[in-house]
Amino acid sequence: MKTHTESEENYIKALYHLGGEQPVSNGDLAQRIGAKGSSVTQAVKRLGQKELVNVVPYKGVQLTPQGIRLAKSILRKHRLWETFLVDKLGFGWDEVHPLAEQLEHIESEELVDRLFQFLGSPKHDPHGDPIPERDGQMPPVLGQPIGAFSSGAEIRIVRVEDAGTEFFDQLETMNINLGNTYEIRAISAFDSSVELGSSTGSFWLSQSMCANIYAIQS
Amino acid sequence: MKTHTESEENYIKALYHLGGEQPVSNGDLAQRIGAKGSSVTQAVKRLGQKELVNVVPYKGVQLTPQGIRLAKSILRKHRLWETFLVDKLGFGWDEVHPLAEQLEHIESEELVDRLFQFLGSPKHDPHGDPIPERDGQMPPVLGQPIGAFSSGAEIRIVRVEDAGTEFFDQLETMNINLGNTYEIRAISAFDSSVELGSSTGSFWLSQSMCANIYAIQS
DNA sequence: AATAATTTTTAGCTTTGCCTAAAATAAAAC
DNA sequence: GTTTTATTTTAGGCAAAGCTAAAAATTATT
Repeated sequence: MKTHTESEENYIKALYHLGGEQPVSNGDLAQRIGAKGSSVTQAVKRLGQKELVNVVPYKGVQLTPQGIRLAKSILRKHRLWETFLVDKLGFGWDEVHPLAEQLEHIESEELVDRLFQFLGSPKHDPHGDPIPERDGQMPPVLGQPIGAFSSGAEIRIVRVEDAGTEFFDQLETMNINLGNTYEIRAISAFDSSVELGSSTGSFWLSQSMCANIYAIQS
Repeated sequence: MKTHTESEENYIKALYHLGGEQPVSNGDLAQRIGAKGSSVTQAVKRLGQKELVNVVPYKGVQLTPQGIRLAKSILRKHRLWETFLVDKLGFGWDEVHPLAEQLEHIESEELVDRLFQFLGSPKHDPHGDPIPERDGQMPPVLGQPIGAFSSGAEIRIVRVEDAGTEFFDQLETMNINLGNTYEIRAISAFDSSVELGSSTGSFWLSQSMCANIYAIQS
């Protein structure tokens, strides 16, 4: 069981986020990590020696199967910890990300397994994002953006994009939560905003809010 | 809010463990940390510049009040996480230490406070060791070694020393747990071992076991 | 296709934190 | 009160990870 530095794990995570199994450019990676290109060149060289990525100079970096496995295990930990922080400790959606970024580096298979059980074997995290399973399988990515439904549809919120604190604040203010159900009352031909209705009344959601909120027909 | 490296925190912890507020020798510290003396010399120099310790070359290193505050906050985190691992995730006594050593470096006041609440504001960890409070106050260190009681006394186990895996295994085998109550039936004049009795029968405990198990009169 | 602009890599420097080997100091022994 | 032993510090190296500035390769423009 090889052990990796925090920095290494951050690169792997960034690589997975940006390209999945596809190659990623030095520049994009540098931007995501928040380091200079030269540092990234070095870093990926180290990762290459550990067989976690394939590097083609001047062309791009790509995760190996081993790298992908690692990426998923980090993501699994990240999302399980987020679930813990929200469900058990009562943190808000917007607060948990930086904490989970620290917790995801704790290494212990046993801990992850027990945490998973303790949380009730969740398939999705508090934002509705799928939590990779032990073996790397991914539960389905749920829902479509609210804008994709047509008038009259009955929908249930199942996922929200991580679109920054302001977005989460707005959700909070409007009292929009995962699991909430609404009816699509109207869709503006002018600005694509949507009118959602529930038993307690109705309200309009801007197009950019809608784009970051995912739902399924219910 | 200054932030410290993991290594720094480990030195602070070791210093507090070895000497409390008293000075500690380079050698002892090196042994505890598991590094060479030369590395320790450097490390404490760095800590000195951050005002966490006072260094007198060739004489020893001593925590400053600031250093003590930090040490206690790390210990608080360590013991809260141990409590979490045992009480909530069902880990055994002997398994939690290395995990807590990772978790204790997570930095977030808020997380610590919420964890504390979630665990029911515990005063002692699963081994019975006092958990420092937010403000640095220490709850009482409980109990006396079992060998200190006299025959006939009714006692309750309140704390066990961290004396290694084999010790914890032995406790497990003998089904000895915090909170258990016994009567001291006899004390051997030959080897100082002790006979403990309960409703389910009685058994003998070696002197070295007794020395690591703490109890109060009940 | 040749030059300009962008991206990536190389080269060399910094800090943290560890190491070994040698020098300096303190403590113990005679 | 020297001398021997043990401890601590200095000096010099190494790897991880970041940086800046300059060189090289790629891509875009004319």
